[in-house]
Amino acid sequence: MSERWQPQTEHEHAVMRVLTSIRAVSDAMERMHSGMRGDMDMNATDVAALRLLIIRERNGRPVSPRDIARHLRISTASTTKLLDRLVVSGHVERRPHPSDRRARVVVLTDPARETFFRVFGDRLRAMRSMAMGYDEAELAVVARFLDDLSHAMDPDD
Amino acid sequence: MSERWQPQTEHEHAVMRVLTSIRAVSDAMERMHSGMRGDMDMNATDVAALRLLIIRERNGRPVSPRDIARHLRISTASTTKLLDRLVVSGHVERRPHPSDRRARVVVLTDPARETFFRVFGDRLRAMRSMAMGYDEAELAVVARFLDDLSHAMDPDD
DNA sequence: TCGAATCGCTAGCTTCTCTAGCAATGTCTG
DNA sequence: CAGACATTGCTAGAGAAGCTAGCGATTCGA
Repeated sequence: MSERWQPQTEHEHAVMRVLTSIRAVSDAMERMHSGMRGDMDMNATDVAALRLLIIRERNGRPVSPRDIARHLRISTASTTKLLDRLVVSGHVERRPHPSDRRARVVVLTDPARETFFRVFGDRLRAMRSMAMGYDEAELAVVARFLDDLSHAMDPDD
Repeated sequence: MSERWQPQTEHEHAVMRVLTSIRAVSDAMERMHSGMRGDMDMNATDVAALRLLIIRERNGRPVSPRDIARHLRISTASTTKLLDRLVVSGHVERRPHPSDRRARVVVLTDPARETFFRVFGDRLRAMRSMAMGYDEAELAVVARFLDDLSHAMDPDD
């Protein structure tokens, strides 16, 4: 994870251990997502799009095809085909945008939500019960660290 | 991140905040990796393969084509072509396996390592200096949490 | 008001992954 | 020790999915 940096102090060793753990998490996430792909019989970007929709829905924010293109860093043309696939498979629907008649709003169907949580419910529950084993003070530190980590990894938020 | 689970106690709220932060990290990682893809002008799996090689190399463990196939969950045929690409682009070399004459060992070239750290050095340094802001006790908690998280996300280790 | 920008789409091409099957090598069993 | 079976990495050919270029419709801004 680092170039030629070698930890000297005990504190630096602790930093390196954390970086190693981050790498492990990165790996586990990748495997979880590709497992998702296998379980739901979809390709990687389609699953990533579904994840975006699930997350945005929780926040109550609408998702346009362009949002998906930007988030997944694929072209709008590819996004059109992606949505075609998800519409055909019954995971999403294209709705007219309420105020902009050029735009669309992409919404999840009930079966898609169901399938998603059926497939990932186990993992989510495992993560939740794992976190339950930490007290509030510890969780606060972890949450703060994770938010800092997000910003360090993705400067353009 | 959860189905119909709603936090009741203050402790459960803290758990939910952590799960939200995990989601943010997941997102940031995905964006970092796809940024990697753009910066190094490679596709997603090729970059993932390179990351695997970098990590395994640090641990001193050799990587076979089959390891790559298993890790990325792609077929061995796709792996052969993947390696063809990486060999042509000068990122890896195929070496004979020392004891199994059917097998190969895939090794990184110097230029590949160089390019990798040139492109991601910034992010790595940002992550390191971010972690430096936490004391040893906090880092210990975070590291333990992250390791637990890895296991919760990836049951088959 | 009118030109420029944005939105989502189509067409055609390229790239990447998959299935099926191969020879070579290694491992297990009777 | 011999023969059956498994494993490794490869090739060929088909199919899936991404990209660029360009379109009509709509909206924004000078």
